Amino acid sequence: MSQKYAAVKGMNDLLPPDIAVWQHVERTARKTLLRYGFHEIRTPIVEDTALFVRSVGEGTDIVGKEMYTFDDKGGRSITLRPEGTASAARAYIEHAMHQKEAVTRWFYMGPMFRYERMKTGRYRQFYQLGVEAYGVAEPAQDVEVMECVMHWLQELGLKDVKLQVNSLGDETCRPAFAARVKEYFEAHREQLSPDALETLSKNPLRLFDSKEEALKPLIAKAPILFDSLDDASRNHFTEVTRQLSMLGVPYELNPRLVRGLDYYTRTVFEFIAADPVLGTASAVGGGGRYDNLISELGGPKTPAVGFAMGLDRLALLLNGRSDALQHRPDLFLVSVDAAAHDEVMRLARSLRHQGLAVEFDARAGSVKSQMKRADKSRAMYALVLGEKELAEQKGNLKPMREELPAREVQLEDLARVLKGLG
RNA sequence: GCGGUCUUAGCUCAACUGGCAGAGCACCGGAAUGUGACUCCGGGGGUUACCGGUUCAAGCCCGGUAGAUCGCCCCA
Repeated sequence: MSQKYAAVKGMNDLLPPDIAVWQHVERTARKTLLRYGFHEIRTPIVEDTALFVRSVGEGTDIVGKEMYTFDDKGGRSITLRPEGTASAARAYIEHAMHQKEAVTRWFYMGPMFRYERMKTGRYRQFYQLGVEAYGVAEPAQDVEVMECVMHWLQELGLKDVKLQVNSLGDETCRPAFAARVKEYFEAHREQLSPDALETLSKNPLRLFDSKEEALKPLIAKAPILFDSLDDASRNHFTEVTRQLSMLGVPYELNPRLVRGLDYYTRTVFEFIAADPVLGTASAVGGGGRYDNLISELGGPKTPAVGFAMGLDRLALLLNGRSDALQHRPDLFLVSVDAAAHDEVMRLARSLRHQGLAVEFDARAGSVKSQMKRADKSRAMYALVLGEKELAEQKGNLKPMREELPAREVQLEDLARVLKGLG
């Protein structure tokens, strides 16, 4: 099974019938997000490397070791986007959106790239759908964004996804808390693995995220961020949770929830699915508020909140439902001879123009082989055309999906009958 | 970046301690000649991931490479 060419490691082809689940996820997202007044944007897949370094953060793993970076022929360093928020923020600033409207609500979907070791639900080219809401500092915006995701997940029939929320505070209270956390873990250095020590020196809050069993008791006794929030951040967070409750959106407080990107302020949240098909990749999405990102990238001071969902992981969760989502042609036409095949082509063209999904086998061949093809196509009905049918202009419409008797129809009535039958 | 397991037909997998590489599914064709899916018969498909080594003989043993998969780090 030696192949001359294969897809690049960590990057996968998506083929039928699996693609049906993806289309379902995307279709449902577009429909739901539009109801909330979010509008789709498409940005380039590459950006200046500096944009990601600046926004995602110098000390993060993404920037430190996971970016696909290369020089183009003009000597510019460009990078395949590892996430979507930086590109959207750049577009927001570049197009001076703040001068055009007070509030901007965008969503995007598409491939992202990170050079990582693969495992279930994690690929080097993966797909995210993200939402960004700019211009609103009020907690209601955080809440609307979270509620919107829960709504979308519900439309997809994913009931077992939990929303976890936390507040990271902001630039006035977080540094002091980070220092307390560092101090706490420093005092227990001897219990830390080399990996953990590394994290401690780079970004102590991220220790909360560790999956090392040995660390768990230590994490459990660590200082709680909520106790260190200043009044503004505490009030913001309290209001976020009050409004979530008020709307009946189920959520859990997770005081250990931190996120891997540097730009988050105050509210952060994650969507967690317990389904074993995800392995240890239990987070299907996450997001938060990033009130400083736009100004850090050179734009005006603009509050913002957003999230990104991992579409690969949603697709994994929905794989069991692939069958019901497959396309079914309304009709498969079968010809007995050359004259009938001409009529099949004419009839197919006519019915397709009337909005019906109609297929036939361009190779013709035996009636039997065409019928097999009809079965494979998953068509609802098959119709065989031969000398008799052409002469009488009528034929037997045969149900393929269930055991029912065929029904005689005039060829000119086909479209009406098929639409009536559903 | 670190560690474990694995790689045989398009897919899922067989092949006793090294001894002629197989099955099911799928695909194609046929079974009174114009009706699928069920049944029966037949057919095409493989340098056993790749490179090298040991041996009279390697799918099987040894080394390397690539890929897949699981855990850690980290993340969607």
